[in-house]
Amino acid sequence: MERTTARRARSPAIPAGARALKQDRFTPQLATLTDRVPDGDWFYEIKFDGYRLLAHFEDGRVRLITRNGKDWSDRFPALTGALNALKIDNAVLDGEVVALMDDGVSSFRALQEALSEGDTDALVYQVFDLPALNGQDLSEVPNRERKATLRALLEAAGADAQGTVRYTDHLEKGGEALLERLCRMGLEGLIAKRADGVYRQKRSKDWLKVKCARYEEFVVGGFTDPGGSRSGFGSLLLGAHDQDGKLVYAGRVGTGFNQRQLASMHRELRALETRSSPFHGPPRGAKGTHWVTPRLVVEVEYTERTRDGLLRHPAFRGRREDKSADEVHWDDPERDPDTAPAGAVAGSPPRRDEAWVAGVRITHPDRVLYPEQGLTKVALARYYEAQAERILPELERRPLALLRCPQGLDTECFFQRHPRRPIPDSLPRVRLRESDGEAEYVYVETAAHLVALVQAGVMELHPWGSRVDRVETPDRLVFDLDPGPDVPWRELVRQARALGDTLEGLGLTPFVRTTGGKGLHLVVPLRRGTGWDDAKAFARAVCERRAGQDPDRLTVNMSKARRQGRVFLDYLRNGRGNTAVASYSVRARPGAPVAVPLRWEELATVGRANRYDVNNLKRRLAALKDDPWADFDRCRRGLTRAMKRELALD
DNA sequence: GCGGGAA
DNA sequence: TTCCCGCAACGCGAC
DNA sequence: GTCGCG
Repeated sequence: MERTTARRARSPAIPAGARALKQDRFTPQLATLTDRVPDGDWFYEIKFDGYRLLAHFEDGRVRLITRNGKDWSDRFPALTGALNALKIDNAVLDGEVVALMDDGVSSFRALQEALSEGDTDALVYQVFDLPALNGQDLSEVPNRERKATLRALLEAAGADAQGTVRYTDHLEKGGEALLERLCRMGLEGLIAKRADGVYRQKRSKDWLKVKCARYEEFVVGGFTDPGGSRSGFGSLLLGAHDQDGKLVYAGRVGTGFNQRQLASMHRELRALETRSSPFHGPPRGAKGTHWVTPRLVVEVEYTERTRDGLLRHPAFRGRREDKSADEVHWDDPERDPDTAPAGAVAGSPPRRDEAWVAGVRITHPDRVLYPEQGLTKVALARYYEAQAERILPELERRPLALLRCPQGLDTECFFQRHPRRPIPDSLPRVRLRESDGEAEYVYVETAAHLVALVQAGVMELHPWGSRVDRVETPDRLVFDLDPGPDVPWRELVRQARALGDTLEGLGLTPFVRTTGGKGLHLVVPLRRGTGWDDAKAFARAVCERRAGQDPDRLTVNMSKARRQGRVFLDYLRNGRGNTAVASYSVRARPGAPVAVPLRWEELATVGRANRYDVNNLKRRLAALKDDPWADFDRCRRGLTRAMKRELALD
């Protein structure tokens, strides 16, 4: 190759201590997590949040190798190109690929997005070590010399401070101050390296990482009374289980809550209150301390542990609905992603790939569930949180069937009646008789429960027609009007009104909603008292009467052929165990449509059953003066003997 | 979304 | 240790 | 008994 001679001349001198290179692969040296910035003969570097990559140059050509030895050159074409353009022939560079934000902060999230979109041009390779150069193994050369050589190499090779390949500078003193500054900037922390340390291809204490903050789960074992204008409680007393299963006190957290969380957690904690401390050993209960059965799990951010093992600068981050109290262990290694097994990814693996909604952790927040409008999982969680106030009155304490699509609309969805693993234990359940013994059903009571379902991949919510306290007596009927192909909207509306008139003629008050699909629901509030069989027989009789009055346009027959040009009146939503989609539930259909309660007058103007969706519902609700179903509870009636006689059911 | 068995 | 697979409802009415 | 349906 013609270029090599010119290049070699520019390479820096090989420092003393180098040996002949005997290996063609290096494993990156790893840092040990610590909570103190070491003092003495150390270098302090910024801890970049990206992918660790070793750049192997052989005869001027580079290969990018991950921590696990995979060749990722093709994943970073721009970086590979930039490295190949450098005047380096034979060397091994060690560094981190990062996505630098405008403010210089590196974002793992941004890096992942760049990778998944194949848009890796803007990434920067922060090089901080040089384990080999020109056939010489520099492992035994002190870090100080390696970095000086690296700096000279990059400079001579034409890598400048604004380019794709950058030398990672360090400070030789003032580590503590640096850490503080980095943390204020929102960076992860720093790496301290022994100035005279050799390059070890494994985790060692010559490299230390000091993080700005740590996140960990704790069990709530008590709370204190609020002071001043504070509502709910003052602080939570936290603990974690040690190896013997004893709950060890870990300190308290008194900040990071919003009003809603203060109120709802206080309510839950009071229900868990006990007379004696659940903790093994301290703390002693001062005045105003309440003990609780350790069940609630919270995630807390803190800077470090004090000498006594208590949390320093703790702040509440959210609930962990997905974890049960006995899973929370002291220093749970799973919680530190840097010591947890890394996947195929080099460097510090993701940690920010999660979001918090209503105090519930959302994994894969950016997963697109509805490709058409790019609606993500976290957006869906926020939708259910925002609409909880409207959804819960209908949904509360009803056994649920769930339509789950964990990977989004485009992949397999499935119904689930019996909660299994991904439905967290924190959601309330009820055991119900079933044809074959008994089975468990989940229900919801709070916004956090709704969001926890989204986290489990739930899209549609289909409640029973009864509540768990009296599960054998429905408190509503649902009539599903399903238009066959070629049935125009105005015909569907006409039939809905006609069925509504029939129900009113019987002394009942029907309410109407779009289903988000093709059809409409008429929902009739009942005073509880009638059993399932009678309710269903009643609904069937009503539908059959209507179908008898207009047989060319209505059918109660499920078979497809009978539906052509007709509206199918489905009374089968009214049997025990049958469900109908809930108001304000999103549907797993293109466009993220929502089932929406309407006033009867609106029926003609909405024009179609999927008129409202997650995005445009807000506008409708803002324009609405009153809840169209505000009178629902006041209109409850029992199914009377007279009604049944009217339908010839007696 | 996740655990278990296979590789 | 990592990968991949399987799994996650039910009952009615039509035929 | 099996299929289709929501």
